[in-house]
Amino acid sequence: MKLRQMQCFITTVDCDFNVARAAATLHATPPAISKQLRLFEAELGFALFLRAGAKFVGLTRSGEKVLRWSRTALNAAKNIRKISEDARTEGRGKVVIATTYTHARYVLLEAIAEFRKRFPLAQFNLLQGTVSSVRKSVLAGKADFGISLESSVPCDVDIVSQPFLELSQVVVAKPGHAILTADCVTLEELAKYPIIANAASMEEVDRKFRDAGLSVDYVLEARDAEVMKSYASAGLGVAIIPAIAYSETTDTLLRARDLRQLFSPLVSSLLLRRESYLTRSALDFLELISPRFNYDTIRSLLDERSSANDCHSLQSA
Amino acid sequence: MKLRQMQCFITTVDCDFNVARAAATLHATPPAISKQLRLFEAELGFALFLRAGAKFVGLTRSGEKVLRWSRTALNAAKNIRKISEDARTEGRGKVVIATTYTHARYVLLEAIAEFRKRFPLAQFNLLQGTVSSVRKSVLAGKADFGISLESSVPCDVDIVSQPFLELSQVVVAKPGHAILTADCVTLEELAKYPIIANAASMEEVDRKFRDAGLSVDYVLEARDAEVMKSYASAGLGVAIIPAIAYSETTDTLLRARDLRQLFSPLVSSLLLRRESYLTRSALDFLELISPRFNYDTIRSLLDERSSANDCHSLQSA
DNA sequence: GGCTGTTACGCTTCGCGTAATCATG
DNA sequence: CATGATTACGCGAAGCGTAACAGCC
Repeated sequence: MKLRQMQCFITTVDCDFNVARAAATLHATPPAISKQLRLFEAELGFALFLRAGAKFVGLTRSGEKVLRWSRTALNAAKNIRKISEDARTEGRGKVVIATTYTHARYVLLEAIAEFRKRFPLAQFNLLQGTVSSVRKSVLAGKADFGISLESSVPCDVDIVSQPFLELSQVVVAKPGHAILTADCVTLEELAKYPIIANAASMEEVDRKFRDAGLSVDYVLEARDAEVMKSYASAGLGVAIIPAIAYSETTDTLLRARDLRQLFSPLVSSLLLRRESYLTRSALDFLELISPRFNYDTIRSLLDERSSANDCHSLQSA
Repeated sequence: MKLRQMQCFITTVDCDFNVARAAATLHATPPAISKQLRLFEAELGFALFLRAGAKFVGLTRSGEKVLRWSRTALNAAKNIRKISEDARTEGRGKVVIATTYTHARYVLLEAIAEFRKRFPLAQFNLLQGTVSSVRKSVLAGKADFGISLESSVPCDVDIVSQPFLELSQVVVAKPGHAILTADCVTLEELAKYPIIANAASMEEVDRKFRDAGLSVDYVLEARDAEVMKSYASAGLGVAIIPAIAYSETTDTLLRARDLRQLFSPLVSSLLLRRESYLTRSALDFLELISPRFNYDTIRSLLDERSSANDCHSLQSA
């Protein structure tokens, strides 16, 4: 049994059972992959694939199981490669972070700047995307970890998420806008104006409006606070953005009002994939983001299991 | 990176860093192992071993990490091999059970007999030993699962244990023994006679005696209820054994009295190693042992983790 | 010298790519 | 006939064992 065989197997499955595409992915030729698959099946003594003629169209029941453990083995090999890189590039390793726009721009910026001060050779790669694409990147092992908004969808079992920051929200509008001088910012007051909202934070906001029986004019949903601010300052409506994305000194064409009384804060979470190896640099960086993320916390997060020793009710002998 | 390299690495470590012994274990020659280790280190780019001259005396920090993931990878490969065997020997696969004497003789006997009735080709291998050796066998993956007494030592994180049976205890003595006619079997009454006890169940028994301020004459500690019964029927003392090990009809040279009022029952547990694959036969057998051990229960036992989504206290933004 | 681990060398097998072949719509 | 899997074959690398070599009680 060879890692290469498992790798060919996994890749072929992930390429929708297309051997040619798997070969391209692995920088090899179809015959090479085909042979490995055949050898793997021969060694196991049963078919991994369901075939329609010569084409692969699915996995056998045993194939599914083999796939699961092949992934485990290949993931372990990947982690060993990471350990190797980590050891050789002490402190200079690239940290790959899957994150959203707001986090990249506002939450991570300072941390990365500070980190570079401490480790001038550190490198970063930000995989920017939506909340769900962040989860996908983490799950696929494309990023060392994810920094994203806590999502309401229950987490995959292979991902652990740990909240570490609350982001209160503000409403911003161009100077002189009526909302800025209103006695009190209520839902009713907000609903009078076209709303520019973030796709991610929309959920709770919209629910509140609907619960209050208010119909709202969403002029724009964007991922990017900068875009939202631009539209607001152009007078297209009022934008609901994280407070962290508004600066009194630089956003001279905007004014902000606190919304803490109206909406509960957004929650920033760290996303880690179980069974993944965190490089020294990644661990150091996490500790910088939040002092709670020290080595032991992270370890216990990744190892966390409920102790299955509760006795329940026993049938007597 | 090759599985073979990891295997050589792991084996060398497990053979106390003795390459020759690792070679013998792997049915190979020292040069072959030596070369694999060298190649592995070369590919990783750092030393796995701490050396004293040419001899290996320990692992580097990185070596420890690599060892951990190498074990994961090799375990996955092992599981794939098991899936293969399982698929090819549908229903005829050998089930390897690590267990103690009492469980082998009394708890498993009926279940195995019944299982053979249903699957006449089923094979079993009982690795008999002490409670702690059962755990070792399970942890090392030498057995499909363990059936043993719940031990007071907290379980390894890599093992899940699930109680499924309570074994009440009785005291047995030769016919005519004074304990059999006493009004009531109390600790004081028991302490009058030499005690023959099981090493495993001793713990609680002895604690009770000591708590009551009684000094006890332990004439014998044995693992084996048959041995204990023999000594008791020879008049050497009274034996405390699981009720299941005494039969009124066949143990004609002995009489028993219930001890349920005195000692809490022993608890039989199933021991499973996390990250291990259970064969179809093993799953079927577990379901036979206890209806609670169906496929879903076992799966959830092995997957059990605490959901790490509790928000704790958050620092505000 | 007996215990280690390592190099040298020849043999076999493995894994790959190129090119030709086979199946299927 | 176009697409996609497979077989045929030759080359280079990998993995092994035997034998010889090198450090350390």
